[in-house]
Amino acid sequence: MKELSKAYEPQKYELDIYQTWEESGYFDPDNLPKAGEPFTISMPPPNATGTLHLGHAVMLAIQDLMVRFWRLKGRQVLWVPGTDHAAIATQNVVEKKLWQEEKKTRFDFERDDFVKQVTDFVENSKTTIRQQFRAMGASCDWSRERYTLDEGLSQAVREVFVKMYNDGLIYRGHRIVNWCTRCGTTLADDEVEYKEQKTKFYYLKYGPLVIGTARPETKVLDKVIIVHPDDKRYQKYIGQEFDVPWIDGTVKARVIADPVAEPETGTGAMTITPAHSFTDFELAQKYGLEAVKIIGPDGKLTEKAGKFAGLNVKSARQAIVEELRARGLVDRIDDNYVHNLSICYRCSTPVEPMPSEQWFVAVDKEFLHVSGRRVTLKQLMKETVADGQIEIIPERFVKVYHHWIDNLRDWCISRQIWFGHRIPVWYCGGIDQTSTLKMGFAETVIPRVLAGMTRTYRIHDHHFKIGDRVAFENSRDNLLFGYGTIVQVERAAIKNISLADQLHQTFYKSVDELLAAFRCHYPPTEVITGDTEAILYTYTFESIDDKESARQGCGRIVVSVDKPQNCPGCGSQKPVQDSDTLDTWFSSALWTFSTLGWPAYAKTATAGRPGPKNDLANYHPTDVMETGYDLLFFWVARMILMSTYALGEVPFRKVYLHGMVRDKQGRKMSKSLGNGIDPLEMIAKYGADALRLAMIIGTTPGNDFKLYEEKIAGYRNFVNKLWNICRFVLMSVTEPKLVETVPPTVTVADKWILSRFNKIAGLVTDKIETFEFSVAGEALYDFTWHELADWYLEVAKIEGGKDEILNYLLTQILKLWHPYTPYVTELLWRESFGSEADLLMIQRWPTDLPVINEAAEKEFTVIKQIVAAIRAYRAENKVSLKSNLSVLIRGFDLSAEVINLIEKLRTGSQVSNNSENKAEIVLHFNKGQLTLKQL
RNA sequence: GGACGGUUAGCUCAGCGGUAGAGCACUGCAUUCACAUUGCAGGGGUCAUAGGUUCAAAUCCUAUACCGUCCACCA
Repeated sequence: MKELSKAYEPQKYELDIYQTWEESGYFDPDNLPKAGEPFTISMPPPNATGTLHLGHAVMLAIQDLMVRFWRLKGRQVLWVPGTDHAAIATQNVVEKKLWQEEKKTRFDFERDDFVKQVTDFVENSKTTIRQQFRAMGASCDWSRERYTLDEGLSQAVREVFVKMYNDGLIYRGHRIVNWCTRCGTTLADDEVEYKEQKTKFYYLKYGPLVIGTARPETKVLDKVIIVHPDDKRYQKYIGQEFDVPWIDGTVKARVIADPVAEPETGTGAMTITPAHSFTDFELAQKYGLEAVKIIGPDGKLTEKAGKFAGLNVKSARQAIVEELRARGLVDRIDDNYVHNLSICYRCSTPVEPMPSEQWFVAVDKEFLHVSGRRVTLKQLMKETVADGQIEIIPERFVKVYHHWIDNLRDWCISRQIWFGHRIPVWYCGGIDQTSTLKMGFAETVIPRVLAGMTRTYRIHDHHFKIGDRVAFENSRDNLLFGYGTIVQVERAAIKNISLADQLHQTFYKSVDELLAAFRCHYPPTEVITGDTEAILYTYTFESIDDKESARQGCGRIVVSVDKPQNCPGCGSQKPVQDSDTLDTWFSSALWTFSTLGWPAYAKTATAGRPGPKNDLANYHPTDVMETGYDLLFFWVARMILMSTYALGEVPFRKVYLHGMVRDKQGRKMSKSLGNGIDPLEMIAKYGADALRLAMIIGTTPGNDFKLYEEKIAGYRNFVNKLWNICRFVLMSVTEPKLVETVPPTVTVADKWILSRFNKIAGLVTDKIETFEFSVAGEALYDFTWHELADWYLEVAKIEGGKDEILNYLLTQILKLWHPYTPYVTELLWRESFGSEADLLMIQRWPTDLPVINEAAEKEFTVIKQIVAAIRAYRAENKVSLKSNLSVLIRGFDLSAEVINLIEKLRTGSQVSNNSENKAEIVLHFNKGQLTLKQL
């Protein structure tokens, strides 16, 4: 006989159990015994910023449930963990920390040093996250852990980028983009959030018309008015030009008719600001208008704003409204205008639309797909879901998904932040001043250089070769004034220098004077005079007189997986990489296959062979993508895009979307509200199993759910119940043993419980397979507590001789619970069956199920009802158990054993069957229905 | 403006065509029997509102209200 402690204390065992699992090696599918078909889940990589929160806990609970279930079903299970570098989010966290601790911004550091700091920070959080994910009991394969900035994954990023570029799907364009002035970077359309805000709406006199705007500060240079072509009020102005007194003097304005102007909105007339509005930018393109940037990347007004230059948006608005008022141009102001303000999803700073040169992924452009068809990325994304290659659960998100794609615009993928994957694009030469070689020129020579005379001289030390990128520097004040690429190098003895060269004729009267000039420009050691052996090098270069256009060098750009040695256009050996990084979702979009060895093993991976090098063939497409519905667009859609594009296969077969965790008031958990529940605290208090149950039972896919401590405590009670069921079994049987075959039955109760077990096991299996985890869990919970514990164990105390059945039920029930509550079940398994039995996590899911016995079920139901009726009679009539009660049952034929059972099931009764003695209560049966009769 | 989800016992939620369900909370009883992180019994709901379909509606349809979310717009 074995005795467990009275209550389960999770804290005492969890770490040890996890360690046992991990050391067993079974998280790695290559080590699983008799492995069957693969089953794969790519774990959504948490941001490498912080700590475990309830969102992670939910995903881990659900995914671990599936993973453990399928492992018990004999599948070759791979669950790949990892972390996401989360570009902006992570950089922001580090920036915030640097500011708080040292009052420094990233611009106080060299780029590499700053990135190093972020990298160190990330290493730290990764360690934390690993431990926390273990605490949840996640049975993922840590030997295959990945990080989006790993070399392999970065290679995947570059590979896909280059492929897309070559397919014409990635392009660099000057377009209006969302700009966060705080983060100093662009944002994708879906990285912009909206917040309703009450603001002032200004009606301004603009020539003979009145226009409405919420943003007067952008209107400084507006000179085109749009009205609806059918708007009667403005018919007479269409096509006309006016001199309009405006913010900064008088502007020449004209009126254009276009149906975008809605007569009902505002005054029906609007001026357009091409540089700071998406719709206006489109209009400007349509009518060939210039887009002048009024607001700069720093959020301040540019020099184009005249006297308002340098003001930030807020003060500029005030100043400009003041100016308008002074000029008598304010018609009226509406104070109650509700404006939908766009803000950055990472830092909540208002987002400014502004034109900028960025990299985009074209979603509407046709290309030749690996399938041989000409398609667009949008079509690929849509068709895989429409034709059922990918199933989304719950189904209603299919519509949301399609609607999103229909509205999708080209995806802006470049970011002006430092932490992330550098865009694999190199420019000829380069603008990077630190890596550009300098050449000094006497001030007097500069005009000649700029005029296109492209020769200069340097003595003795041969610093430059063909293709070198050189910066022209004024040797007097050391200012750079231009760039050039050396295209020819000639070597000559110094004595051969003559003034025949036109350049020298102009500026120097003799060789001595020329040498004297050199002495001024270079350190003395570089100029050797009076020695006929001295060598002078003559360089010829292409001059580019403007710093900005110098950026493109000879004009060639190289898009390549590896850093190019030199420029294919001019041979420049100083290719300079684009300073931008990629949108973090670009790399996470590759997650399902970049983590499995693409592209390194894409060609050699072989299905059926073990080892990480074959993962791509064995485990892709993955089976299920389980994540929150908030990531449907950001991530799920983009994974579908990238996988179908790059591999020509779906990234996963099914998408299961869970809801968001909220507090008891239905609010989002947030740090500022202080309503967050710390999962680790809950684990410490109630155990990981209880937390897992609280997040799975009572929740439905795609719907938000509320989590609070009492709920977790409730499931802690259940886990303890399970513990005590096992404790009871171990105390009652002579020898605990693993029973896999259906045991023989003796009594009605035996037949009933095994029949019920069969049904529940079948239901649990079906429901887990169809992603109804809550339904399965609830049914199992009800069976375990209210049938097995409340009834069968009570019967067992009376009837006895049930070792085989109790051992069977224990063996099987632990398996059924394992996906939900891995810790307690694994521990009970070990406690019950000893160390000679292998781990519960790799047992076989119950397959040898007892027969369903409807008759026994019906009969036992009657027993339950009789017992309940007697107990109810006692409770209602306040008849204590101490006083005996006689019961007459009519209409049902009860055996002597059954009557004995009823009497002993805490009814304290003497039961008679079909007799006519002095019963205090009569239970009457009619067609199986029970009615209670009191005499 | 469009779409989606919710509205069921005091609270949190299942159920989605066939006599209202669970957990928690509440009330009464039990006092150590595997478990008080317990057991037994009980109270409590015209399933948001109004119409309709049906032999039968929480469940299907059509409106409405309120709560929430997403998308679009935003002069």
